[in-house]
Parts: sequence; C-alpha cells; structure tokens
Amino acid sequence: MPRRVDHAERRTEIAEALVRAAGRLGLHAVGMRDVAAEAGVSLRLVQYYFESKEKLLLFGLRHLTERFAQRVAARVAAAGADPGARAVIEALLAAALPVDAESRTFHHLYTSYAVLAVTDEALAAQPFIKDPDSAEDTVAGLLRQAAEQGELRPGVDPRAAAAGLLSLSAGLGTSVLVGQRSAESATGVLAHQLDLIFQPAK
Amino acid sequence: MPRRVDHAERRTEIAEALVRAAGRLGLHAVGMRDVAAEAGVSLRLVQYYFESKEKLLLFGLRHLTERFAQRVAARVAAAGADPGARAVIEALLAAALPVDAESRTFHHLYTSYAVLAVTDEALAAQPFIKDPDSAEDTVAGLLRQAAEQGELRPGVDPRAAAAGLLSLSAGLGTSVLVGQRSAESATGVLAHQLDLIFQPAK
DNA sequence: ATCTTCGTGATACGACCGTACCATGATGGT
DNA sequence: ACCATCATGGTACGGTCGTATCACGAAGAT
Repeated sequence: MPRRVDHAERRTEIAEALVRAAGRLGLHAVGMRDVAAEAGVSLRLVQYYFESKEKLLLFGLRHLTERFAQRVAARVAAAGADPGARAVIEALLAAALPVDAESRTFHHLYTSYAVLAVTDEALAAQPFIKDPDSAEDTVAGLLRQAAEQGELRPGVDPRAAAAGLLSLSAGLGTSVLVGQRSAESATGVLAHQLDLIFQPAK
Repeated sequence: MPRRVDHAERRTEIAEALVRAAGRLGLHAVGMRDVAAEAGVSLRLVQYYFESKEKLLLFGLRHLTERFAQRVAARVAAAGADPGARAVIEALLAAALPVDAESRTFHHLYTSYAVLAVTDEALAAQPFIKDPDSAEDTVAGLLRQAAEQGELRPGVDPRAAAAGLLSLSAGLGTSVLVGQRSAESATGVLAHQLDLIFQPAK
C-alpha cells in the first residue's frame, strides 16, 4: 500500500497526536510510543517522519503555537468589525484564558515547553518566546491608539500597560490551569484590570 | 561511623540537594542518583530517608515553598517598620521576582511542580496551591486598609486588584525566567501597575 | 520488465531509572 | 558483654525509552 504520501500532512497529523497525548499524560511523560499509538501508526513511522524525539518536540511546539495564534485571530475577528480598542484587547486576552479544553491544553503544554526551555538550549533558542512579544506589540499599538483618542485614564503608559496585561493574562491562565482560580473569576480580574486602564464608558 | 542521626535534618539536606540538582538539570531530568551525588551520599541513603521518589518530590516541594515564604517575609520585614501599604506590597512582589539565583530556582521549580500537578493527582492534592491564596489574602488586606485611608484610586476593588497583582507578578516572573524580559523591565511594569492602583503621592 | 527508491513493519540494543535485596560495621540498651 | 537495631554501602533486577537494524512489498522511473 505504500503510495506516495504527503510528508507535511503526515507530520502535522503526528504532531497533533503528540499534542493530544501530551495533553493527557503531560509533556514530560509522553514517549514516541505514546505518540505513535495516539496517531494510530507504528513507532517506526514516527521515527521515519521525525528523525529524533527532539525534532518531534520542536515541530510540535511550532504546530502548537501556530494553531493557537489562528485561534486567537479568529476570536478577535469574531468580535465584529471595528469594535473599540478595549473590546479587541478583551477578546484577545480572553481567547488566551484556559477556559475550554483546547486552550487548557495549549496553556499546559506551552508552560511545559517554557519550563524545558530553562534547561534545554535548543528550546531556549526557539522563537516561541517571541510570540508573546508580538502580542505585546499588538496590544501596545491598540493602547497607543486609544490613548490618542483620550480613552485611557491619565498616566497610563501604553507600553507598560500592554506588558502588564499580557503578564496578567499569563499568570491568570496558570492559576486557572492548576485549579486555583475559576474561569469566571479570571475574566472578572481581567475586566477589572481593563477598568484600571480605560476611562469609564461615558 | 553510624552514630544516631537526626532524620529531619538529613531529609532537609537531601531536599536541598534535590532543589540544587533540579535547578541545574530541570525537575523532569533529575533522578535519585543525581540527588544522591549532589548531596554527597549514596543512592541507598536517599532511598533510606525517602522511601520513594514521589515522597522525595513531595517533601522537596514543601521545603521549597517554606524556604521561599521565609525569604519573602524577611524581605518585607527589611522594608522597615510601618512603611506604607504600597511599599509593603512592592517589597512582597519584588521579592518574588526571579532576579537572583535563589528566586530563579524557586520560580523554575515551582512552575515545574505546577505543570506536573496538572497530570499528577498526588501533586494536585498538595496544598502548595494554597500558598498563593494566602498571599492574595495578605495583599487584599493591605489594599483594603489603604482604601480606607483614601490611598487608592477610585473604583479600585481591593480583592480584584490583589488577584491582579499576584497574577501579574507570576506572569512577569515566568517571562523573566525564560529570558523574554529583563528584571529591570519587570520591576518597571510592576511599579506601573501599582501606579494604576494607588493614588499618586501627594 | 527490471531496478531503485519509498513507506512501513517488526524487533533488537544499549542506556538509564526507580526499586529491592543483601551485607556489614557501628552503636546503644540491658 | 552481648545483641538487636540503626545507618550505610554495593549491587542486581525489571522495565521503559530513544534509537538503530533488518526486512519487505509496492510504485514510479527507465
């Protein structure tokens, strides 16, 4: 049956199996055999499409971040045409909160990768650390724009406020993930933070 | 030379070896043999004082959080007698930022444990999740007190602001840990956040 | 029609890990 | 003075993990 096969597609399927398995077992505990079983292929095939576990992990990380970026973009787009800056930011940050299974898995695995990156230089060199930076640029741009229209409270620095919002969202995500805080509570805290930044609606 | 030995002390020594080794290799990569070598004892002894790796890990977590709580308390105390609420909060949160080796290790390992807790129910049941809650209570109390003295900006909810500060601090810590943000930048963001909450100094 | 290359399977190998087992001085109680 | 117990060392065992090896059928190229 060995027809010619689309490697890129196959690699994507396996990467998604990795994400599913790692979401269930934890990234630290997932092995090549688990990924193979999850993808419904033999161990050999996982080796064939990714030469080593390290390559698989790296590809899985890229896949994970790309999927998530698409999700966030879709949520922002769903917020409607030209909503206010606050609405866009709220949609963006709310999409990142681990309130459903997909987002939970993302948070779980992204944090796992971040921890690994502390001691693994190959991961540390990976550009996945830059994704938050670009998100921060986006939010800072929105805030600057809002500031020009007088929508922000006095004394708010767009750059610092953007950094604060992103870090706040990340921290909230972790606390929701480990069950310390409920999703509703987290969105409430987020809204309160936006209240501190934006002028009250007139 | 087997004199009678203080078990509690020995266990603490080994737990500290665990923390050092895990800080260097990553919690996922540290084994009993690594801990033994780091502590300068034989593998057998680690087994002797902790019957299993799980017990060792659990004890290590407790030790880690206790040490860190002491550190934070010391920093707060060093802030001087009866400083303002803002100064206390700033000292508390700044002490938690991973700016030196000890705090970096704490953040690294605490996050590692948190990730493990997502898939390990023994860890999830551990009360280490409650530590942030008590910190939040402390900060909320300080904010409430400040609110009564009119030191907060109007519309600030002490509870939500406290939760926001803690989450912000945690998120900042992670970004500093992975090298996305500098320590100075993080303290700046933290200060800006406090500016959003507290009235400007008169 | 043959041959090379591709996709796939099964399985083996070496390393490491947590744990268990056996041995043995030293010590303190009586 | 003896003996049970404590602290410690050495080492072996079973399992798993990532990787490498061997094998083979099917398809496209020539």
